[in-house]
Amino acid sequence: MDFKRTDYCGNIFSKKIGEKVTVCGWVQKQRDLGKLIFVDLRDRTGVVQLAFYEKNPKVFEQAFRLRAEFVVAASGFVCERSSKNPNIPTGDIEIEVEQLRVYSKAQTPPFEIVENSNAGEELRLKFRYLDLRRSDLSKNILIRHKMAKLARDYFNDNGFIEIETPFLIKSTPEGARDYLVPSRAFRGKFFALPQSPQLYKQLAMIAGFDRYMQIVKCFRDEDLRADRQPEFTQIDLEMSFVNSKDIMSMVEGFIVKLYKNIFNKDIAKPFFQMNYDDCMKKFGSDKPDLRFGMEIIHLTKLLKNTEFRVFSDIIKNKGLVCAINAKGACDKFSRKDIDKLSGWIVAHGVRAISFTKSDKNKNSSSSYEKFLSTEEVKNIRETSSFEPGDILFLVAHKNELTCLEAIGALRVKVAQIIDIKKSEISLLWVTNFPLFEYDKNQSTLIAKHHPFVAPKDEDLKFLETNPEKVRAEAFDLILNGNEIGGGSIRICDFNVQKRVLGCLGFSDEETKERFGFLLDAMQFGAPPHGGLALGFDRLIMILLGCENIREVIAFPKISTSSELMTSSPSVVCDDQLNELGIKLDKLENTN
RNA sequence: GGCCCGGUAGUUCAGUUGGUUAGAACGCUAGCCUGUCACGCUAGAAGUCGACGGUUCGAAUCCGUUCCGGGUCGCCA
Repeated sequence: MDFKRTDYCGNIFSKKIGEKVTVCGWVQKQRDLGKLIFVDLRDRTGVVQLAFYEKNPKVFEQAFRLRAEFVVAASGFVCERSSKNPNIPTGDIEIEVEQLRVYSKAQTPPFEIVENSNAGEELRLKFRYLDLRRSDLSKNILIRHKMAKLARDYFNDNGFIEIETPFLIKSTPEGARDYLVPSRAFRGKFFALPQSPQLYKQLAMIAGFDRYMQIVKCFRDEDLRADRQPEFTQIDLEMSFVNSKDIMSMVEGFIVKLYKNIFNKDIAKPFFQMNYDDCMKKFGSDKPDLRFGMEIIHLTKLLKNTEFRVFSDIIKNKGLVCAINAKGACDKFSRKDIDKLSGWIVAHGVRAISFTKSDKNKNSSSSYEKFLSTEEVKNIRETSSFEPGDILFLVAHKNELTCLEAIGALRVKVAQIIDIKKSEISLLWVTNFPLFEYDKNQSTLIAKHHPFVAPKDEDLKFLETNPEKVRAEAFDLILNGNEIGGGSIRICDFNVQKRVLGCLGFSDEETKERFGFLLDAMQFGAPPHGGLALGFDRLIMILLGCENIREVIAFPKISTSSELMTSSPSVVCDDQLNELGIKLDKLENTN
């Protein structure tokens, strides 16, 4: 008896009628009609119907005992169905089973293994291996594989070499929190897991590999979001003897290839570009979603002489008054909805939202117009093209950036609420980022991207005198309002690198301690180089229209950074800790 | 760390103003059924109402604490 598989379930079509096949898989469903039993058999390619008749009593008896998720192999002849099922690709045929082998029985699963499962996600995550049997999820993982393959092929074709970089590396505590790994050999010392292979790929350039790529896990010990996991995968690139344009063009080629191969969709190159300042001014975001308009309307100048204290105080403090006009959406926002939005925006640092709405019969109401002069009201309405049916939202704050970011967030929120008609794809490069920004306490400068990003040549002269003015040779790739990649030209001049690290407040000693190896390397002949990293999980998620990044990761973490299936992280035994020289404080939570 | 939402059979949910024995559907078990594919029919089993405490004659329901899950702000060079 030979049960060597000849075909996958989903690949048996009418041209195989009359052939003997062997399929292997999981029982999707057993339908017992008395003297005839049907079994849907599933593998990763799909489902095929097995038919069992009483004339073969031994096999019929086996089929009678089959239950969902049993693992079996079945051999038999492919037959045309007397009644076809147009809903599945293999619906024209069935396999009349002659021999059946049950490899393994299965308990009734805690939720039904079906498409569009309505089982709760917590349960599905606990039994992730069962959830992954569902095609909704497995098809994402299969596409993910296809995209990884495309990436390797594309970059290989363009002369890139895949180089593995270490996971146990030196901790350089900046930016995100590191995951730490204690060293047994050096008690009291720690490795960190990489937040990105940044320094190694730069060293690979200095080593002369010229073009590097890696599909690589990265780790950041920060809280999760719907589009963020603590361990995630980057498509990481670095190139020598190139400028920003070369890197962007290379990445555009990859994205175009992805759309072509996955969706058979043609995307135009080069992608649209917008500089950081314009992004902030027009959309209040460094990752604007350009699938819809609703540009920010700047009202500060119009109101510079206003007597309305709420606005005048802000304007005197060099703040901003901005608006967005939700055209024709007047009816979508009741007074209660607006109050709710107003409460929501507090989290973005702004006290409240002001509004003017006017229905189609020109009955208008406003939270602020009564405090303004007739002239000011008229000017605001004209500047914002306000018409009956519209609703205008105003946000004001004494801090320019806070105001812009708040109204930028409001713009996206309003678009969600009114379900604004969106074009399908918005790809753009955001360029000319500032090299530095102040941290939230306004006390020290920190690198907007990372400390190895090259300043624009023409701005080098401001490095010590007016560092905020220095723009970076850096660029982010934005897809539908999501950052999917960030890249830059790196500093390859030892002195410039030292100056930048100086701006960031590193003493010579600290610089040597933390990045000495990189600075040393720069003095042994560093080629001009730069690169980019694409957030692979997020890219797949957006391409496939998933709501949550967990849907494109086989074994994801939940929002507490733990994993439900294996219950990690977990406590470790005292011997392990002793060996590492680690003593724990009193545990508050030993779950 | 803050805020918001959720937790009732295996699953998804309903459960009125606090009031008799907590329901439905799917799934499961058993029986019948030769063309089903959301098979059909009949019968049946199945509950620590997340946990603990309180109010009450009486709590799934009200209050407090806590655990678990989701979202979000902070955070994410």
